[in-house]
Amino acid sequence: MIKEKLRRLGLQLSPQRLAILKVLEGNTRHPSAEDIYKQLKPEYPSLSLATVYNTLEVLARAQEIQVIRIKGDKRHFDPNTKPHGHFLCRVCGSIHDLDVVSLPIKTPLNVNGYVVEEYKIYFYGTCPVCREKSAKEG
Amino acid sequence: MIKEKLRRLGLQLSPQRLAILKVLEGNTRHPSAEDIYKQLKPEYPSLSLATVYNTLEVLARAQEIQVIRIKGDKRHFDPNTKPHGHFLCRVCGSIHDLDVVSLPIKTPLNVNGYVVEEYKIYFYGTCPVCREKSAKEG
DNA sequence: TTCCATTTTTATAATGATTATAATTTGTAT
DNA sequence: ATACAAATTATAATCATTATAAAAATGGAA
Repeated sequence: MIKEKLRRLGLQLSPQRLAILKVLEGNTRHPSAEDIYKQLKPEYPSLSLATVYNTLEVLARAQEIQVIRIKGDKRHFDPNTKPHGHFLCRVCGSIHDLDVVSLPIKTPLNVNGYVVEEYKIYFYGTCPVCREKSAKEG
Repeated sequence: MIKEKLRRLGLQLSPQRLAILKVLEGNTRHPSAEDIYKQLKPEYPSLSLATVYNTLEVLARAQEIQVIRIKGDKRHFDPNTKPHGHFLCRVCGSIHDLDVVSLPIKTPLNVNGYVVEEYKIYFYGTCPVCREKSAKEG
């Protein structure tokens, strides 16, 4: 349980942190800090963007979420910490989980003396929805 | 030849562009825009950082270089446009070419309707030099 | 060559996501 | 209740990158 993990790390379960956790839980939309902020602001009017950043930092450090840097200069966050690829649709900008191949990579891995502890795979292209659209229009 | 490619794109071979190309050619150090700027500035005192950015943008668009986003918020550039992985040493911050597995990925590739045109693989860990060092110290 | 239009370069300002700061609030343990 | 520590907040600062506009360089036509 993620709450217990936070406790173990000596972190308090503030309403803000719980709310952010709730947004992230099972979320496959890969929200940015601002996405999360905007989603919660109506319900938590006092919420600060800085708190969202702080919490995401804490969660990432605790390995409870994964940071994705696939789109522009923004960070996106994924509660699924299992290694898996990510796909950016260059047409609509959406980000999706995608595993193209099941990689035979078990970390830590030593390759020519380079010790690999972690890896990320990013795919770029067109998502099914945008592909459908362009097929109909074209 | 990269020069011919630029010509074909209707781009002029200015001294600045040629200098930047020369820095990149065969360079495996994955320099950032600022790295390139600092390296050239003594020889080209009038050179502007904006020109370096412009040229890198032009080269990337022309698919003559590859953009790497593995380290912090900075972009790094690789003249090797063949698909290959990159490794970031979390100790010293150096970036290296690294192919852990020869991926059976040929683009374009259709996976569940997602059309993959391009992909990037980033590895994170400790490079051989830093590993040696910590072994001696530890 | 000279002139003109276009491209490129340059210095600088603007942008925008993220981080730092400092004051205030909240939580916890005694 | 009190005091100490942690978290939140508003805001300022940072820093890589992009935009802007003026100046310089280039290339082609006359």
